[in-house]
Amino acid sequence: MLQVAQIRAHKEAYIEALKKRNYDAAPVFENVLQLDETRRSTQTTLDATLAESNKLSKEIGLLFKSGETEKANQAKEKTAGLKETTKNLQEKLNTTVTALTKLLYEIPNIPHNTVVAGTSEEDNEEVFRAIDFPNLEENALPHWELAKKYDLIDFDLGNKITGAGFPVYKGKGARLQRALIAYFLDKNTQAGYTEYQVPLMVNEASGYGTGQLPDKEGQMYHVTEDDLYLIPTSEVPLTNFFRDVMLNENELPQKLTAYTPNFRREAGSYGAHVRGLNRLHQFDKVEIVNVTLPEKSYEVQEEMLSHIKNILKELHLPYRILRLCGGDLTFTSALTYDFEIYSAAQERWLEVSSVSNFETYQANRLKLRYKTNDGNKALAHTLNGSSLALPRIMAGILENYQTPEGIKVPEVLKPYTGFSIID
RNA sequence: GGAGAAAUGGCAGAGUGGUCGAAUGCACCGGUCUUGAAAACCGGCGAGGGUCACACCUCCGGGGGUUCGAAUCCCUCUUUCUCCGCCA
Repeated sequence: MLQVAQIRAHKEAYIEALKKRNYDAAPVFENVLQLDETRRSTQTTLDATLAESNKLSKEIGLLFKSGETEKANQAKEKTAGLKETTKNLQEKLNTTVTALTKLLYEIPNIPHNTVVAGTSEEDNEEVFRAIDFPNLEENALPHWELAKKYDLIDFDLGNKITGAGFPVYKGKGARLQRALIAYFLDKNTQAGYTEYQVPLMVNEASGYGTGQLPDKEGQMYHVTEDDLYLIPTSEVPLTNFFRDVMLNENELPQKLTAYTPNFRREAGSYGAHVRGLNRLHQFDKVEIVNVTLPEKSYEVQEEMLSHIKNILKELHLPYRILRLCGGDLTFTSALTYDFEIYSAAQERWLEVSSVSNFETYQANRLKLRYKTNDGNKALAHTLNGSSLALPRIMAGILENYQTPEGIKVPEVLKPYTGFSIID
């Protein structure tokens, strides 16, 4: 969330920037600043009342000690009024803080300078395109038909045992997916990321820490019995490692990677575009997370982009990079680049990665800070990106590598699959 | 799942109702001494709010309560340890 002090200092600039998200911040900011004013003045009055109580209590203690019981009991009577005042002020402070926090949670991050205004994905800017298009036969098949033809993925079986959006991978299909996961993790660790295996469920505090709650409440599966949430991405556990953490400047950057399944309810999204592997309730993803110095975060984001570009290049998949417009930007992000690969058989672009810089937005919620070398404290910047999302890469490989003889395995994956063609 | 014990500053570890934000040791920072380092000695050393700076307020796992006053008493939750049960 945004810092109140920053809102106060940059009010007009922030209002202007948030317009790119089609978000009218002016009335909300007024509310925030007023609540903050109330919060501070209430706190000051409360502090003074408490100071008075503390003083009296000490005096009473001393009186009892010196045997002046009479006087002590008289002094006791004076505290009744103070108690009442304290209680009222405390209640006022609590409701003010609750209201203020709730408001702050509802304000999205400030878009970066380079982000353009826009209302939908139509307004995203293409900033890079690598044309590596395959020469497909006339009768090229979409991946769901290829999956059936070569017995790689069983959607019906998933429907039976769980429901729509929970596919079962089989034989070479399962093996290809495992190969991709291992390959991605190897690429990430070679680039300096530390590999983790993390819990697939998180508590409520973690959901708030990275911003899934309260904004995307309905997108996560909630295990009510134990009040835990299935992770929608490993960003949630990984970034929450740093909740309430104070790092030293020389411990930055922190680079983490993890493979996990991800669970998303995707309520309300049905139809042709969610066919096959295009949109699932459970899917695999390898994620990279960076915690950096504020002055380094955009440089780090560029590094992340070239890292992912390199992977897609090795896989020879045609892809492009989009800089998301204000309207398409995630709630918590200041700047996001999406990677999309081209699915020749479906003739459409599929998002396979999203690389975001959250600046201090998550760090402020997380209380993720670092001590500078000269002893000051500051919020760190957090970033994350997919490297990469499995199903759509699977779809892209199946579709773009299909030949009359079968589906060829990309060269870099052969050491991982142990076979070179699916036929 | 059942029974019991515990949770205090970076770590270790005192503190069972009153001047305790908290002894002591280690670690850390500054100084004296030294050619330099070590040792020794002296001083400093948690976090958040607030202030120009002080003052002041809050925090002893989380939440609630008793009391004029709570690290200390009560309730509750979480976590850890020991024993029993179950188990990949």
